[in-house]
Amino acid sequence: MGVAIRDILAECKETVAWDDLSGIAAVDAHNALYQFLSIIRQPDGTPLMNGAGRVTSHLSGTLFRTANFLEKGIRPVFVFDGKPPEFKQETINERRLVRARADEAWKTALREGDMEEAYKQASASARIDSHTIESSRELLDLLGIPWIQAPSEGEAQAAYMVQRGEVTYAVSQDYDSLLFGSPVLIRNLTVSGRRKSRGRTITVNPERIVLSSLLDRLGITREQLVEIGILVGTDFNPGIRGVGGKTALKIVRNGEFESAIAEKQPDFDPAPVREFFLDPPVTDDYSLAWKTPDVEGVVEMLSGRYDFSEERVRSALSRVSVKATQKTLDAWF
DNA sequence: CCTACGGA
DNA sequence: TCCGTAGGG
Repeated sequence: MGVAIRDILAECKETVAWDDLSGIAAVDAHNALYQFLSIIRQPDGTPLMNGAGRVTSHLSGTLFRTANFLEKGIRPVFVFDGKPPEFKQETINERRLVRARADEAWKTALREGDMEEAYKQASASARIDSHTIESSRELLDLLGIPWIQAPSEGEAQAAYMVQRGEVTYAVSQDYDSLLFGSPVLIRNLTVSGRRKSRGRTITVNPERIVLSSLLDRLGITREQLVEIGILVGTDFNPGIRGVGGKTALKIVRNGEFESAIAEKQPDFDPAPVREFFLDPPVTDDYSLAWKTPDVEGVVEMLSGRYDFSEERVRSALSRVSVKATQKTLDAWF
């Protein structure tokens, strides 16, 4: 869920300093890995790969971002998606099609020597596969970072953990965790604070959205926020054509959600989607434990099998190790 | 995305 | 110390 709801959330976000972010972060793993795979590429769109042709972009991203988090007093837990609900299938199919088209367009752009277009299409063709997931989990294990298998949507599980107070905030670029009820969402949690946008490099700051403030500000309940999401469209339903954030806000404030759906999409029953956001499948079956990284294990994996520079890997790990050790000591005192 | 490095 | 750029695997 993207642009449409962003409009009405624009005034509900605050930029936040890294110093105010120490705590435990539930990272939307799918979202982070996808970002790494789309963006960490050469100018012609080729992702980073080892000599055997295995993609390594996500491993690079995970290693360095994790090192940065720990260095800044943030302990991450990565939350992986489980089985999607059946009403997500249409979105999944559509995305697969978009990626396949982008893959073709990437090849075409390469043939025509248009590198900017090649990079753009390559980004859009990025896809998470079993290697992405398995190698990321292996790296996290070696780094001593916990990860959780959500029964369904990772963002729902993350929201649940923040609600329970075990986690300080959810980290994602998507807004879904707010609909799932996460009390706090942090976006743009990147170190460089820079991002390429339409060819330009712009500065982005970490941004915090507090659910209760958002609801106060807009004068709505979480149920109504979910209704807004459904009206503008989510991963689980297409939304009503022509209804953006502002209109949706007006509709739910007037209590006209049901009638708007009945009028514009009579064949669509919003109840399962609403129920899914308000009471999603989550699990208590996990433990949060951060361990000292297995330095030699990480070097064996990344340098031995994925051709990372050992010097770079050890340098990143030295930052992690120090912090992890300090945390262990802190726990004792 | 990230690090590293050189110049202002 | 900040910024732009090259390169990572």
